[in-house]
Amino acid sequence: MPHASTSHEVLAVVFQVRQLDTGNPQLSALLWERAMEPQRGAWALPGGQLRDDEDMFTSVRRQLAEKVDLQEIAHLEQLAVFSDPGRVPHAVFGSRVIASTFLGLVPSPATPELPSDTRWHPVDALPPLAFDHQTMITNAHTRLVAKLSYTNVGFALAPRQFALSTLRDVYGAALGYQVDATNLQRVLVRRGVITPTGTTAKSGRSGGRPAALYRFTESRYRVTDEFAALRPPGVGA
Amino acid sequence: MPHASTSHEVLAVVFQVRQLDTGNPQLSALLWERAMEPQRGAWALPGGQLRDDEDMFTSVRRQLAEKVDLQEIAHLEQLAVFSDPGRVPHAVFGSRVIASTFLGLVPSPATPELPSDTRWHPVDALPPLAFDHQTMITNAHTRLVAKLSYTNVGFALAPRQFALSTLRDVYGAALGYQVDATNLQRVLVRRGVITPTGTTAKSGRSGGRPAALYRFTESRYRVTDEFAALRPPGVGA
DNA sequence: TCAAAAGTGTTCGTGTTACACCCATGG
DNA sequence: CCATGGGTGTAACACGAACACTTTTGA
Repeated sequence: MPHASTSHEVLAVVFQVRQLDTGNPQLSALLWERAMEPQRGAWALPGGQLRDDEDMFTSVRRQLAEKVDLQEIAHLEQLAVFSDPGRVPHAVFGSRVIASTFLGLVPSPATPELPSDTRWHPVDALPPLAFDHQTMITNAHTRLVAKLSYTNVGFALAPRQFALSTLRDVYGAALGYQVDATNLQRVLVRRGVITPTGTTAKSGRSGGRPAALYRFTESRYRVTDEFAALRPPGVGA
Repeated sequence: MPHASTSHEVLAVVFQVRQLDTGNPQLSALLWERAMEPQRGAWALPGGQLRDDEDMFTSVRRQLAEKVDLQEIAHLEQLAVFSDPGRVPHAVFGSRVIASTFLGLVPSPATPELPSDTRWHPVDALPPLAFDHQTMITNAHTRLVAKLSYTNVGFALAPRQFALSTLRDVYGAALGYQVDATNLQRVLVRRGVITPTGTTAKSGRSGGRPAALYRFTESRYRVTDEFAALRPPGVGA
């Protein structure tokens, strides 16, 4: 037997769209800096050991609570399991460690208090990451991009109420490319994902027509566009 | 501490489209019958304990090799993790058991030798299932249905060469509803998922035009229709 | 010549993009 | 009244569903 046991950790890739100092919104991930060897100084995903009597969602929530306000996490879903026996040095951890990853989303204007070793990092300018955490973040981002297109997960990144231009920025940052506010509106309204609140925002510093405010119709995860092709007969075009 | 440790098992939902005696093809899952308590007589997914020095894919492959010929498994992917501390009675297993599930696909004409306790069961007429295995199968089926529509996973269920009517039956069984061979052809050819081989099949017992044979262009999993909406600018439609 | 199965052509609806144009506000 | 940003209208297009029609075989 190479080592006595297998232990299990949960790790969360928590994303938020954040305004940089430069003013442009960027999809950012929550990371903490390792103060001890191995990989001292490298940045790591929040999470930790799964306890013997908790399920994984409970565990992620518990461990994230040490970093951010739980109220802020609007969506949490399972991603993949990383089980390479050599993914972390078991000499150090006393056993081989399996990691289950999760995707967590925090709505945009929130600015939770963070511990001193913890910080948000824009996903396209990440610091050196510990172990296989880079792969996990890439994985999570790919999943987020895909799901923005056929589900309503956007609700978990956007403010409660928002102008369409704001939503455009949120989607743009998360997807990594510009989206047209016009079409975004039509797609999401037709699908019933967003609804106008009736109210309008004040117009900005430099004038301009005041924006109508919208909100997400539902704040629970829902698939809105199930079939890319091969729909069952009689279900729309 | 309620129990001393956590152990980990891998379970595979292996699907194949199989001809029933009645002649009509049915999506079926590979199951074995428990000979011991608890849940004696209930049917279970193939799999078992993860060893301390193997990763999960290796483990699934190893454990499936006891049931079917490994050559036959054309696609294997991770599904979800089931981590409810009470999902199996830990009094019996000596610890709490976390399960990672996998989706395995076997191409259609293969008929691997099976151990005596193991059998294929049509998914819409499943026997009583052990523990939370029913949920796992439902989960796997949902995933398969979704992926047939926007990836080329079909290659892992279909024969190497096939007439379009055969493929229609395979897709129909897997999806759970009739699909039109005409449209199936157009969708898959346009996406470059299938290619005509140039050869044709002999026509059947009762006449009829001989069918052109096709094959899947690639035998590696690939996403063919990435965006349901919100494509990056300049990409089609 | 007829039935059976395969394959092709065509129409229609719809979702999505792209872009031009109109509207409302602040200075 | 003009710049700025928000919103609406509309055209083009690609995709897929549905279905009629033609082609090729066996009896």
